Amino acid sequence: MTGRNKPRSAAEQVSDLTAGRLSVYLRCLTTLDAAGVKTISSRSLAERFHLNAAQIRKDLAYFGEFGVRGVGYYVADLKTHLRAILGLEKPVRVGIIGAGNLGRALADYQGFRVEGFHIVALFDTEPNRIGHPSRQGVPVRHVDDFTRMAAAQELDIVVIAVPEPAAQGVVNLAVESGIRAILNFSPGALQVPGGVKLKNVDLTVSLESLSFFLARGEQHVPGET
Amino acid sequence: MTGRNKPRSAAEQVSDLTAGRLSVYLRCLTTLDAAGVKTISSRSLAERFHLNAAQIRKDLAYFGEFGVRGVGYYVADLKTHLRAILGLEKPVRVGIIGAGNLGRALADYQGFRVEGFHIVALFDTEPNRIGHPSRQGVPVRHVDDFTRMAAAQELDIVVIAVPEPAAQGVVNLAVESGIRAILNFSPGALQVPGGVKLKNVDLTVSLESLSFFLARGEQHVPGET
DNA sequence: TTTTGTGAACTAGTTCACAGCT
DNA sequence: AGCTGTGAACTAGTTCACAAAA
Repeated sequence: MTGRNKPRSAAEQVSDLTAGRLSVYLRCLTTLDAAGVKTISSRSLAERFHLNAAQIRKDLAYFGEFGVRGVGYYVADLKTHLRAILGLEKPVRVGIIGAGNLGRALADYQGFRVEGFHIVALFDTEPNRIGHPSRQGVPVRHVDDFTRMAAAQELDIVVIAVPEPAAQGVVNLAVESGIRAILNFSPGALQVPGGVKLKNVDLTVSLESLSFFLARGEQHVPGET
Repeated sequence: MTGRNKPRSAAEQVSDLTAGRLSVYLRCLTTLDAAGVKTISSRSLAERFHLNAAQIRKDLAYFGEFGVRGVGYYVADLKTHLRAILGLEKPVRVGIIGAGNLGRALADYQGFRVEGFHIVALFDTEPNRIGHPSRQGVPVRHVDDFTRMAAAQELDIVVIAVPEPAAQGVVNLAVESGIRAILNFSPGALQVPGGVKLKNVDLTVSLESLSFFLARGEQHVPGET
């Protein structure tokens, strides 16, 4: 029932797409849990949240047998498993480098706190930014402190919110300090060594993709859903 | 040489992945252009920016024959073509709904302006937010103004930066006003009718994917690149 | 009966490799 | 000689469909 039959070794590759969906499933389960739902089948989970039932089962099956045939999944139970799989059992400590508009907005975003992310600090080199905490009280420290804290394993993930020209240098610093997971908001491709996970959120690419769609689809196709 | 041999009809599906890469190619070409590079082969473009040469050629071939055999691509020429393909020939007008921290940070982000995006206004319903422009001077209007401006086709893309519970309502409003491209920063899945393009930037999913990677890869595999 | 977990089939996306043009 | 444009081969990702379990 608790299903820990076939846990894959960490060496086996699970795709990024699957990882992202696990996070989505966790959010769905949290919603269901709050609504008092006790068990859910992959089919009804898929119907409620516009997912694919077979894909949900396959994604989960990478990590064990969490379901009960004829019943489905116990919501609270699966939620616990997903939190463990996603490494959310203890707080995940996040540092944000770049205390400009974007860095401060991210630091104050309350959505992160919910799932156990702890924004430890913002980091910058500008003297007039240091010491002026964000509206929600996240402190702004000098990047030198970042190096020390990262080296002392006090940070799990670093968010890059500095202007493009500074980004690669900051990433190098983070990597040298032992950081192994980076979320990058600055445009352009950054280089990281193997064993370090880099995820990019490129706002210009997102907007230009939308613009591309508008430019292509100008004439509306009538027979479309 | 200018290559307009095989322009695909707008009905033909070009994948989102390809669209994103076109944006990346444009950025690369802008860099090369600024550096005074006149022509570039797909091979050297790939080497410089860590891309795949065949993929570059294939992506471009969807839209025409822009290259010259034995030479490569003329940088300025290809840049012009890409800007046209991405719909960036005239300014793209963007409205941001939600004038909180994130909305204001996005409004003031200077990277957008470069490639021809014009942030027309922020929109909100909170009376004490309306009329107080962002640091960079983007005005904050009432959402009623949004409805009017969108209906009058004064906005091309809308960015959603409101709290989760308000998001679907705001999207519905945008869609009813004739908006056909939406960039959503609020968590959770939103519903849009066919013919409307929705792109999600889900920060929680991004962070949890990184956490997943850390949780899996704890024991470092030595024989890895 | 219901629903999982999973091999098989299918679909999408990437990379190779080369004919043909400059 | 050098490089594009593209069919063919390959790889990754998704969906189907069903045997086995509760």
